[in-house]
Amino acid sequence: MPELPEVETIRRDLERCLLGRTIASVRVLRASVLQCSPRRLKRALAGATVAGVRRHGKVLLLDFDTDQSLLIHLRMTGQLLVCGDSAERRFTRVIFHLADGGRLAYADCRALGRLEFVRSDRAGASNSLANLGPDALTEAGLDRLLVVASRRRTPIKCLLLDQSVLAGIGNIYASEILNLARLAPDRPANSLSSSELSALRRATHRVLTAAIDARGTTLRDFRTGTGEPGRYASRLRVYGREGKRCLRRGCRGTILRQLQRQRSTFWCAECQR
DNA sequence: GATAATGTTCGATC
DNA sequence: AGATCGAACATTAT
Repeated sequence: MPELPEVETIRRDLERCLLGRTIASVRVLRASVLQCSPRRLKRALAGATVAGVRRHGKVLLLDFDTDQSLLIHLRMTGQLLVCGDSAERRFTRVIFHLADGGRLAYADCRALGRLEFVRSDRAGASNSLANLGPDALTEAGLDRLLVVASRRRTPIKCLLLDQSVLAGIGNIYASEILNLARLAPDRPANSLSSSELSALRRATHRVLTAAIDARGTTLRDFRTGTGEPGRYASRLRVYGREGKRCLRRGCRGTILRQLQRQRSTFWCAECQR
């Protein structure tokens, strides 16, 4: 579920709630979400203090004072929740007990998410990060989007989802960005004019920052690091609105759903060309 | 019971 | 070499 705005929302919550706090013990309820053995995780984290919380694309990095970092990818249904000692949740897979009370819980209904240990100074070299392009919120990311788009004829929607081009955009925001930029999702990336490319650049930045301001999109599963839903769902212009009226002022179009690479794309054929 | 779901990865095939 | 596609992973809600 989580794309860049959701992961950034969680990052901010964890930074605020966990920085400087120490992990007392770790309980693993589902070892398959770990890339290392449960015992290595427990040994490495017992007594470790959180020294920083970073994000690259959809990947979260918890830095500890031990020169090790925990790399977390939430995939489809992962959640990270800072909570008190009570309230057991149904899909909790890993619990990090904090030395001063309370805990950080990793919950994941489908258990597709992954937690992985990396050395902090080599975080960028870990295989989970090495294949990622620059973060979609950075100038370098937006620059790279335009450069790669001009060279490839893959549909522009598919390019936006390609994490090796730029990291962070997922299926919801790809549709939203193309709607704001007024571009049809099946347009070959290298067919975009320079004015269309700058519209794409502006739309990417605007959609992501607006979604972060609203603390992410909750359709079903997403919760912030403190357990609240995000508020951006009510501002979605196309995603999940198949058959409904286009919201663009003066546009009489109807929102369509179309499959691209086995994933739904929502768009308005009237105002997106 | 079939279908779809905010994601990535692997292997096969151009 | 690079691009592209389908299947796989695991589980729930409709």
